Amino acid sequence: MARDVLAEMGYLALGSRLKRLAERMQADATKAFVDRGIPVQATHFPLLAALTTYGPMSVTEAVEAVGISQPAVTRIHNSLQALGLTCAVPVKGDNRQRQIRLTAKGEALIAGMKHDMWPHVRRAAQALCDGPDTDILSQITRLEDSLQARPLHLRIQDEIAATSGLPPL
Amino acid sequence: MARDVLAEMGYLALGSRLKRLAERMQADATKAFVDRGIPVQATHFPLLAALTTYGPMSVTEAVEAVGISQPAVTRIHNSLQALGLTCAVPVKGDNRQRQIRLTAKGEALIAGMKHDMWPHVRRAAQALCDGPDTDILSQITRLEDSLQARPLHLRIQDEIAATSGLPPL
DNA sequence: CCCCTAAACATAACATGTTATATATCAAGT
DNA sequence: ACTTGATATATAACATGTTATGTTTAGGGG
Repeated sequence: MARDVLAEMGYLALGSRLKRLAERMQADATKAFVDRGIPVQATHFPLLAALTTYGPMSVTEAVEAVGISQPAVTRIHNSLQALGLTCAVPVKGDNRQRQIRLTAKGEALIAGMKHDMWPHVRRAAQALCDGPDTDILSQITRLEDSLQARPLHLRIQDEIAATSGLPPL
Repeated sequence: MARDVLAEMGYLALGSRLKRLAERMQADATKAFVDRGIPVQATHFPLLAALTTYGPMSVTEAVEAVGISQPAVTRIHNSLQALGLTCAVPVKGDNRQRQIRLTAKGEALIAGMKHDMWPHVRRAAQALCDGPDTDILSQITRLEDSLQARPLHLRIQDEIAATSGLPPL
């Protein structure tokens, strides 16, 4: 970036900058998954994480756990369903609700990612955030600079390469 | 939030959390502008800021300054044009380029915002970020908690109320 | 001067979020 | 049992980002 307006505006552009940073990180993370043949978008991750952590849940519960709108949850679930990773089962005693749950295939995929990917992603993100700064704008600047120097998905690859054979985090 | 998966996943969900936080801040900021009758979306801000800071520029230059895709710049410019805030003028010597520039109305709007809004927004954002934490996850958590307690647009109102009559930042 | 490649911008197609609204079911009161 | 209001989910309409591609203009060899 020759000159970067958002950086120059300081706190005034904090939201815009956070958004730009977040989109970049998610795009990079998706690359890392694609590279390893995992058919999951960054956007799918929050719902999958919720299902893994909390077990099966209704759409409304998922909305609360994930913090996005109900139509977004429905759509993400539809995508996951199309991939065969989740399914919806009726709730006994209330025909309005549908419980979202992982399929066996979904469970297996998550189990694999939990072992082969997540520790590396976590470490890469943590290392990316490592630094001396305390001011959040400085931290954002440092994150952006670091990503410029080496995108997140390559950092994830590095982690995978560095720790193969070692126990996960 | 009763339980929040993204928070519980720590660094693993850093991108998702940053995105959620950024979207919230931008939505709140837009509310603050709407409240004061300013017809500018949060999404328009980066281009307007670039035009104000750097002066008229071509689409390509705007892409570099703002850090979003070229079609996005074109679309934002179209919106601003429809509002009468910007216009496109041919570039002498190169008919491929179109220079984006603020209209008189656009200049006036920005001048007003620079005086009446930006200092307050900046102060609200800065205060929002104020805190003891050094770890970026802690900072995000604190930002989310603070926004939960009082959304950004109300904080901006507070700043406006608190400093009316005082010199801008 | 013509042709070819590259550049600048516009447009198309798609992804994915939001709010608003429709539909189906429950639950409660009469 | 029947209305009525609330709840759970689905769908529609829209916003706004992206990548891929089309169109026009520049500019540099043959």
